[in-house]
Amino acid sequence: FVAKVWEWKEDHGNQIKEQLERLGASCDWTRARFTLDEGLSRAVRHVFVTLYNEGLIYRDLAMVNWCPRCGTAISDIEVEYKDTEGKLYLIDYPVVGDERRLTVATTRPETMLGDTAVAVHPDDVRYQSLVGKQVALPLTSRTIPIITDAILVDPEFGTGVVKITPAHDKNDYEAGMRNELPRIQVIDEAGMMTDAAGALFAGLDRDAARIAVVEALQSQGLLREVKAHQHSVAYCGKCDAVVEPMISRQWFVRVEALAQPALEVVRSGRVEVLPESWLSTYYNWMENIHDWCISRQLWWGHRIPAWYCDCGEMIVSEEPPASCPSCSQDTLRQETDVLDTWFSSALWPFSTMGWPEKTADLQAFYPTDTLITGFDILFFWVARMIMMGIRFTGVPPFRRVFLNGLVRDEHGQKMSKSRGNVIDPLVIVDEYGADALRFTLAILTSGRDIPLARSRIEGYAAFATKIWNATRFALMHIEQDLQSAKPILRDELNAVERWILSRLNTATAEVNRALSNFRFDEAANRIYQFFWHEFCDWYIEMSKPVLSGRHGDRAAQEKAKRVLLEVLDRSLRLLHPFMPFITEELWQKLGAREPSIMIANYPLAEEILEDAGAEAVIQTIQQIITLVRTLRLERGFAPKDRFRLNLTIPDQRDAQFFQSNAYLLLELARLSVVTINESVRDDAYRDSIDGLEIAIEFPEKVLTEEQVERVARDIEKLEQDLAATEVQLENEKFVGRAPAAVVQQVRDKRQDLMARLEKLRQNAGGNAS
RNA sequence: GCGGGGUUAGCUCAGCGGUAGAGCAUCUGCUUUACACGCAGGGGGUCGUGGGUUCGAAUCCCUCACCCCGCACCA
Repeated sequence: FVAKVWEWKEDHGNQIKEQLERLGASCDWTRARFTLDEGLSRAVRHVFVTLYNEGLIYRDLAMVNWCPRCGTAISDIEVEYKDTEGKLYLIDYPVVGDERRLTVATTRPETMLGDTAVAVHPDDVRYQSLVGKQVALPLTSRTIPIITDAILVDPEFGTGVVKITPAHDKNDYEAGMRNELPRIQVIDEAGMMTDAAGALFAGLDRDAARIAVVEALQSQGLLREVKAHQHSVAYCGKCDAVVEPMISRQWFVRVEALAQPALEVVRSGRVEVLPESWLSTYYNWMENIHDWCISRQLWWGHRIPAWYCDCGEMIVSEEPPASCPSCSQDTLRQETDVLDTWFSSALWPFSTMGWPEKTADLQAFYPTDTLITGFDILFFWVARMIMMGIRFTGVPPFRRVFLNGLVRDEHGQKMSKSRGNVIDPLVIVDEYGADALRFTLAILTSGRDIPLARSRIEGYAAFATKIWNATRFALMHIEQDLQSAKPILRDELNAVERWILSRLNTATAEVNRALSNFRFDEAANRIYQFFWHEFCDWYIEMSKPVLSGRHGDRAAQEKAKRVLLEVLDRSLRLLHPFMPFITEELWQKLGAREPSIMIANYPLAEEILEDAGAEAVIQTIQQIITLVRTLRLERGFAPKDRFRLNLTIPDQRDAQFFQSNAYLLLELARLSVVTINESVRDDAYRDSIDGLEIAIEFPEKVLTEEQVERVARDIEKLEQDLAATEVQLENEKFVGRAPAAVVQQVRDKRQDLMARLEKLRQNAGGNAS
């Protein structure tokens, strides 16, 4: 059996490794470790024995969560509680030597066979005369006492009478201890009724027993009522069977002493937990922590290093003892229980480094910087690593924990085979590429859920194609490669070039900031936005006239190539962590300076690249281009139709600038001619952008009603905006209390609105004649 | 019951005190020689409810409603 499990482990371990490799995880695979490797097993034994000797591990009889399907005890956090529609059975227990009957309520009638008392609240006047008497336990020959218990019984609930089954319920177990009640086990480890349940029921499984008990009670007229009842039922986290509370001898860790320092390092910030919203969850759990049941009745795992002797002696030791220290007998039996898998996982940060030896690896790699994992194993793994790390090395195993969300389907539903909404990463990699998947995951990690939608992956696969094509375009023009590229002298650059470098610089700063804040979504979004909508949509188009030689001289062309190369180089490096494969490929095509983009420097913002002036002026040009494009489409003109555009610019220097950059307007807005400060036809379309008067001479064309309405609507909208700004500026409180910059902003806005309105009104009434 | 998160465009989500954003979807036009996995342009939101703070609130505070996730309880 164990050999088969090893086979399974090989299969699945390899699958996981393949998934990681194909996603481009750049790990040192020679250091791959498994918790059952010998080195780690030694660490496990060492920790176990140490904690045992300190009294932090103990073996005792206790009420544990038992999974009858798995045949093992499980820990509290492996139990999943689900609200379940069940039934509440009201059963009459006849009082001995009395006409009366006590009615108890239960959701698990089969457990009544193991009742050893019924309890009422000590202050409950209804039952005071009965306390101390006995009831005849139906379906059995036993009589059990009527006792009082203030902790167990809520007189308000049900009939105020509680049946006590100390062997099969956690609260009843405790009540049984308080009142020194006997415990009768009526359900065994397999979920079958024991002989103690009586001849009628012994051998039935617990579900069949429930039906049989209810029928038997009914036939004796003792079943008073059955009502629908919603309550939470405990299920096994692994196999989904209903968990059976069971008294059993198990091994436990006394966690409280370990939890205190683990709380302290987080409270003091020595270990940072991100996002911060998880802090209170962590505190809440650690402050209310219960002993951890670590023994499992399974075949697979670290076998507990304890040996038993027939004489009753137990030896806990890292290595098998030769003989019993008490009676010298050498026929010792090792504990057959194995450890909870999370026990060895808790030691991972140092057990993988050769601990307890003080190895060089331990020195170099412990503690580590950041742990990134899913929030679902915060308690299972993260908290326990912190506890064990502090206890055994003196320092927490990492300085920061980043908890990422869990991948769901596109509607936020948990992926499951039965829902049929599982997305296999390898299938996605085959279909869309690892880069697209990684980018999508990065951009979606903003919250607790990662709603992975195919449409989303498709979109970012298109982005990868876009990057490919943009680089292809660059390579058509670039002869020089990255290795021999001359540095760019900023003074030689034109406005468009200074603009794109400034925009890239802003993006670079924002990406770096987002990454240091663990906002992978913001970082990915920012690169996407820059690369596609600024670099491709605008810069490449604006550089085409120069690159193709239609505008400017050879020197200008060379410069444009160098800028193109520079922007691509930086963009690819910025993108590399998100899309490692395509960026490596393209970077090499550009003539890499390093053997791999992986080891190239990650771009940092440089103040010298900032250029607010270039950004402002290019933005104005973009607005003019967009205006022309919009009007062209709305007025029903074809892309090939060309118009004359005139700009009225009072400032001499500005006029010169727009004159020399008129080619941008000409090409991108597809104009026939751009003039500055010349007269235009009376029927030209008028507007105003950033203080520039704009006039476009469309060919004579009768405007449709719709187009006339459009002009009217634009004017109406502007009038509303203007009215709103005026109200604001007339408000003395606003002008008095708002920051000066904000007030100025509104004043500028009013100015701009007034200028536009004046121009647009000239268009009103149609310009067809 | 305790704790946390959420409610923003058709869908999935950013934004968290100064004029509502993205991807996808949708509509219109386009063989503009990098890309139709594209280009250009557009439409679409009283930012869950009610109140408060503020010159100003999707953004801060309170109320309520609904949803999700932990934990505890459930005779």
